[in-house]
Amino acid sequence: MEKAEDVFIGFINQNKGRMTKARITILKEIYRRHDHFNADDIYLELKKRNENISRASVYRIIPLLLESKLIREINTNSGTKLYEHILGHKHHEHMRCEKCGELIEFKDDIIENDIEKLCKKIGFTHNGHTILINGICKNCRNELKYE
Amino acid sequence: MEKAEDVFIGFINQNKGRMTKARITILKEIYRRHDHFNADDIYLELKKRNENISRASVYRIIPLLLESKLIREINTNSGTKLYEHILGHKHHEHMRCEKCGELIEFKDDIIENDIEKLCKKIGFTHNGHTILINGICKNCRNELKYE
DNA sequence: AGACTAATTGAGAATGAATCTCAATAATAA
DNA sequence: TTATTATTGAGATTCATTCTCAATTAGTCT
Repeated sequence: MEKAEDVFIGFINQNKGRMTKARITILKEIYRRHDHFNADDIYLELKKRNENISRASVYRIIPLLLESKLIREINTNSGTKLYEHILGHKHHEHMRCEKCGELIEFKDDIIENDIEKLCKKIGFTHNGHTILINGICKNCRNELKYE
Repeated sequence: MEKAEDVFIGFINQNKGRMTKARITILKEIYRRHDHFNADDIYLELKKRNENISRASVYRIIPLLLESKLIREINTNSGTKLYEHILGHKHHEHMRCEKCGELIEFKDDIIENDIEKLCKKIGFTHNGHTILINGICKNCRNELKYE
């Protein structure tokens, strides 16, 4: 978390911005939790704790955190944009079970490598990627068998 | 296109649905074009051609086409959901240039294989996936050099 | 062909996420 | 401490998508 704050302060300074209560509070909340969240999750949680941060600020600050690579967006095709924080977590991708809706994290170095290779080959500067695999998770598949 | 209609008719029949003007018209429009479209693109194009199809119908019929695997959704994190038709196109994924915004199609059998293998290994029934690689395309990268 | 009935449609209202506006506030520089 | 200017909060606004419901129409049964 220390590190995340430093990164953010560096980013803000570089862009001649100001470090405000809203920015620190939101960053801290995002690094306090270890789930997949959307903007409103953050707003509501801070509201519950009587931090006075407006919804607009949450929506304004999330793009800053994306740009400074402190969070990333997960492509889920769901109604709202989902994010997760990056520092302290190994890079991973997601599978979504079409039955129970769960987002399962997975990591596969082979795929990661292949993507890097491909980008190099075709001259595309790689800044990140998201993979979403859709299907049925092991649990749900087993349940289906006995229905 | 013949094929797409047959698939759709099969799907509709299986689900005890009815083949209507709206459904055929939308399917035809989607297979007439070979781009990445959103719901409103289809609605507006049909409106321009004086086909009387409501926006609601477009939004209702797209999920049917997804379910029957005649179209698929592309994860782009853009404001609207983007789709492309499937039949007659090889399976591919997308890169998006963060500078010019272009969606570049690519195909990589190695990655596809890796994903299949991974799913098998962990017992996840694979029903499809989307990959989005973000970065800077070759053209934009070259331009940047001389700015 | 005509009648039945249930799925589907069109029009517009409703929803909900995300963005915008603008006066008030607060962080930095002087 | 004051001045300057970025940022915020509150609520209005936008825009994609979904919902509602009466009217229509496809498929079925005589």
